[in-house]
Amino acid sequence: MAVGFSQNDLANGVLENPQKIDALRSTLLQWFKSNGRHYIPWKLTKDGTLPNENQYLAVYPILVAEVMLQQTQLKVVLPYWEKWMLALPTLVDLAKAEEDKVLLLWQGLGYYSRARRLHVTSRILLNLIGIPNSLNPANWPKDLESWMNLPGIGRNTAGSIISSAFNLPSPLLDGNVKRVLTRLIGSTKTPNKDLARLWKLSDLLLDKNLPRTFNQALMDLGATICTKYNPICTNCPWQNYCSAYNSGNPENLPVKGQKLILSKAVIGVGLILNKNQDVLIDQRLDEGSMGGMWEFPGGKKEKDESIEMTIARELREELGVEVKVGKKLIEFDHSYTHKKLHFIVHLCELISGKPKPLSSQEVRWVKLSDLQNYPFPKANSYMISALKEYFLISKTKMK
DNA sequence: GATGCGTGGAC
DNA sequence: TGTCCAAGCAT
Repeated sequence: MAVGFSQNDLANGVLENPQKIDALRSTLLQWFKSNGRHYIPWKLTKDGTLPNENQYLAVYPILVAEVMLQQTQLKVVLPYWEKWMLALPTLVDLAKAEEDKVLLLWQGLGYYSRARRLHVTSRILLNLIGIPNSLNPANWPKDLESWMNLPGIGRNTAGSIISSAFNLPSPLLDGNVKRVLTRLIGSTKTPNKDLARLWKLSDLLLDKNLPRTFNQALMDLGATICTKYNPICTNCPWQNYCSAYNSGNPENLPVKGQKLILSKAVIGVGLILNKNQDVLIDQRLDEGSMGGMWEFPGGKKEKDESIEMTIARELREELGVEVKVGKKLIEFDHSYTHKKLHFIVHLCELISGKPKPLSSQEVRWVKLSDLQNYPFPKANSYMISALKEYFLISKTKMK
């Protein structure tokens, strides 16, 4: 008797067989009791216990966590979330916070537009709920539509929030669930080209009586058993039902999407220092990559240009100043999702002109000891370290 | 519907 | 030193 599912099962209606659905639910929930990740702080009550079916959980901590978790692993998020909740413990605190403070708390997490959208979302929600009511989960919106209309909240995040906070029956489709379901049905389509079917399957399987627990169990299964590499099928509650396992090579699924090609460029950066040893920084435009973050001015090297020429030209174009390009401070590679950049960073001296934000929001002279109060993307943090190191050494030499 | 968006973990 | 991808969303 075949107990597994084939990739045509869903289309053929086999998965709608209530007995098979029940078997999948009960084996997963049973597994979850003793093997789930029961340590996730925003999934617990104030007493640190698992919530029962009738309990709401605090919404704001879940909202923050779910946005941080977009394209980011749980273990990376945990320390950021802890720090965030100490600095901005309530919705009101976030709504009232300065953007620099928000971005500083996000610094290092990447995809910085998430932080700015979450900030906007907090203000919309506060308007909706009102300050006296913002601490009571009962007063928050509970339907998928309302959540999805908020900036930075898509279907998955909205479903996660309302199933986690209110135990409402809304399915999920994150990276873990995509991998688990793709293997379960043995789909040979790359998950992101099969979203409609996977959403349907996630909804079909969801235990409507225990949505919070079921969704968490499904994600935990993906994160701890049905991993990308070396899945531990012998411990999997769905082993006997899994098409990928029955095929003998579960690791072969899901199939990869199109390989993405990184473009390469050399970036010249100028660290302009004045007589007080303040350094010039500028704030990136809100729209576009890493919007609202601060940086050191610079730009892409053209073909027939020396790096000194690049830096002088970029600083002329971006700040309207003439500089003398001095010694090289540091040089390094840094990769982004879609491009690989080689940064070459020189110290510079201002010759003429007053720096103006011609292609940024604002320019500012900052003491080295104050740089920590400005949110910088990762690449700039290497430059800051090198700069501080440099002045530490030159101070030592002067003694 | 394809593409752009940061950083770090795992292999 | 590279590749792939992670609790995705917006455009």
